[in-house]
Amino acid sequence: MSSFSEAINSSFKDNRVKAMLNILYTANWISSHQNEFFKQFGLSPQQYNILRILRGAKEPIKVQTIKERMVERAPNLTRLTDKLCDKSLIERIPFEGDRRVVLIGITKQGLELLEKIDPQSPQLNLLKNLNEEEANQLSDLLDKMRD
Amino acid sequence: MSSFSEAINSSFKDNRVKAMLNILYTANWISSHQNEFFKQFGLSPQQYNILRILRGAKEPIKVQTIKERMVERAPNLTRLTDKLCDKSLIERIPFEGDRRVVLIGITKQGLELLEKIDPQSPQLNLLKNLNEEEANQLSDLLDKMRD
DNA sequence: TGTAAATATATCCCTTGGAATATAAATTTA
DNA sequence: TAAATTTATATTCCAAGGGATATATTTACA
Repeated sequence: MSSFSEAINSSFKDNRVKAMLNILYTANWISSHQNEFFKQFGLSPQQYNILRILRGAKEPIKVQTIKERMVERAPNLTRLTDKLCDKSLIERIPFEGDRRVVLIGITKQGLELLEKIDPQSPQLNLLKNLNEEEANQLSDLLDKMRD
Repeated sequence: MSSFSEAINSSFKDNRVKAMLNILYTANWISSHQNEFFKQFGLSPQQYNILRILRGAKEPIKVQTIKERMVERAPNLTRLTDKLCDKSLIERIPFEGDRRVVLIGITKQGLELLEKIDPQSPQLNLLKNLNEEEANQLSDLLDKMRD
């Protein structure tokens, strides 16, 4: 099943409706592949995303900052971080100066897990059928759409 | 916050990764808008999708057929159809000839609800910033990507 | 014919999403 | 400075979604 139009086996009112359904369908397709991939490491894509953000940050950052940098909305980050704490992949650090704030840092174990995942991550390149220019074009169209 | 690149406030390894994240981000954006829209009618986007499929089919169809025509994968259609049955929007009809099969048909109430939604549905056009050609281009890129 | 394989749907468990509320601390303002 | 407002995170509840597995029925084939 290659073309989305064939897939849902119906005609579309117009190209915009078709494109919108196609985005949802494609996102679903990506999610499935990602879930499948991360299952072997005991992570969800969201949890992986958090670990990546923390590694990128180089230092412990606020929950609020994580929220801003996440790809998907995560209304209850507390629960997600709980899971990662349980696995000792991250740690909570009280913030001196503003005692409402909790800093989150990635642990040695968290970094090690990421290093184990890194070499496999090319499997996550689900856009290998597109060249750089096409990928760029795709991004631009999505940006324009949400403007 | 208009551009996705700004939104997650980081640089990307390459355009493909950026595009993939952008698709997920955009799908999330669409879902949020859809959920918001359908809430007033007491439906989820998936439930609406099912009702639309049933209206389009003109006659009761197999659960299996619904599954094939849905935009998103729905592993437990049973639960979804349960909800719609509870609201009397659809009905289950045993299929003579193969007792494993259950036919699903849309009820008068289901059709009436759709007719109530129809005039509002332009609000679901989240691609108004794209012209027909751009929408078409977007779809083509997504199709190519999944090929 | 009898047993294995395939098919259609249902059930179960666990994660996630979203909203509402709570709690605590910091900031503003009167 | 005391009270009100805002901010940051946590907690709780409920509905929805995905995956694995179960159950029932039918089909295929030895």
